[in-house]
Amino acid sequence: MTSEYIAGSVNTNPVVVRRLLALLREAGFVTSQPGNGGGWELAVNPEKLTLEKVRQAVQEESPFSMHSRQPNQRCPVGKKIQGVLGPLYVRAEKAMEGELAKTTVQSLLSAVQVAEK
Amino acid sequence: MTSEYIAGSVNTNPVVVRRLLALLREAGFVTSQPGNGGGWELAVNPEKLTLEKVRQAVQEESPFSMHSRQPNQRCPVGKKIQGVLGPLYVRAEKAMEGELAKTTVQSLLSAVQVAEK
DNA sequence: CTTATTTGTAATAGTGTTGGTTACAGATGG
DNA sequence: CCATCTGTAACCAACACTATTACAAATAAG
Repeated sequence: MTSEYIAGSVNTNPVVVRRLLALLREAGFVTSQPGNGGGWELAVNPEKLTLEKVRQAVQEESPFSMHSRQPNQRCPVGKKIQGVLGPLYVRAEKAMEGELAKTTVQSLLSAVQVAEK
Repeated sequence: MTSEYIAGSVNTNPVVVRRLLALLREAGFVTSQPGNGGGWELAVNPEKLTLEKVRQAVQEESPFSMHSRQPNQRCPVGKKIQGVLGPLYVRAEKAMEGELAKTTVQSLLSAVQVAEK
């Protein structure tokens, strides 16, 4: 499909679509073909492509992040809080990722098709 | 503690602290006292206060959200995708929340104190 | 009563991120 | 050679978030 076609479906601009798909291409999930008759194509088995993989490809930063400003190191809490929070963030993140890893692009497609009937 | 004291620890402006604490106060987790000798105080048992409760009080919007622009309803996928994605988002969110609910403010405090030794 | 202290809140400015848009070079097939 | 696509840079608008200033209102202490 072309980026313009997809943009029409998602209701946005073709360039926005290309930018996003470029990330998925870097991850090896889709391929693109310039020129006449070109466009974008899925490059992997949709049953193997989980939403977690897609998420990782599209947004590299983790959902949780530390404060932008360094806490005061002279405060007994500020001094240690990041070391305590870090592992917790990792666990919460993993829990979310585990759930997203359960769903594949294929299962999404099937769900859409069922809903369509 | 006063908002100015806390701001010194978190390395930010007192007003920022007050705005955040005001959300926690609305949730009933802390109380505030204006005037001389006033400040902020924890109002609940720190063993009962989970980070998930805090998260809910501080940021009401869910981590996942639908596209800002409505997908094209004439597209067979666009027409149904939100109904398919919705429940999935709920599951991923619940998984994350479940993890955050396992940690209490008290356990954070203990962890900080242990790390301090 | 006066003064110092502290919250409550509005107003404003700066900053960064995101999405949208335009523009155009380069690739490709007919 | 032309129509069609991608690739990408450049730019703007919208939005959110943080920080900051300013000041009214509450409160305790003297």
